[in-house]
Amino acid sequence: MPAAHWLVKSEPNTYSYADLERDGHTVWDGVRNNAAALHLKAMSEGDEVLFYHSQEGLAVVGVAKVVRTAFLDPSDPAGRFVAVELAPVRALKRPVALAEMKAAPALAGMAMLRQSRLSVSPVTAAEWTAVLAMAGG
DNA sequence: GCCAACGTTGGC
DNA sequence: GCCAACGTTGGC
Repeated sequence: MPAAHWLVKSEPNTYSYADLERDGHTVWDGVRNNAAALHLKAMSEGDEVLFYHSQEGLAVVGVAKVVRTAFLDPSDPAGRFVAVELAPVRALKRPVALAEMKAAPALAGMAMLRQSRLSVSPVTAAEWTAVLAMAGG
């Protein structure tokens, strides 16, 4: 199965891409939304993930990868939701701003644009290529 | 099982 | 700070 691609959001105040680079890897927990949880469960080891800064920055700033597939979220006492583990791959040469993404015809159907509150969303191969091209390769 | 009220996310 | 989107909760 070819690797799939995803996008995760994080408020840089809480956990930024620089934090991920500093830590080397992190447990991506705290997701409490069923749609987002389904996407977490669908992730495979080695899948690559766009790392987006919400609230502040409003841009995709880096690429991460899945290093551990879904397991019970240790921060969820009810045991209903899952977490994965992510590691940094590389910071983008140039962040890709939300405004640019909205303006790009290639990204018109992108899940994160269509449903802005979704914290974990799928990215198609074409969208992935387009975002990285906008980031300067 | 419906739906109004409420809470949260996230862009502006 | 405001508001739209949308998920969840709880009364009926």
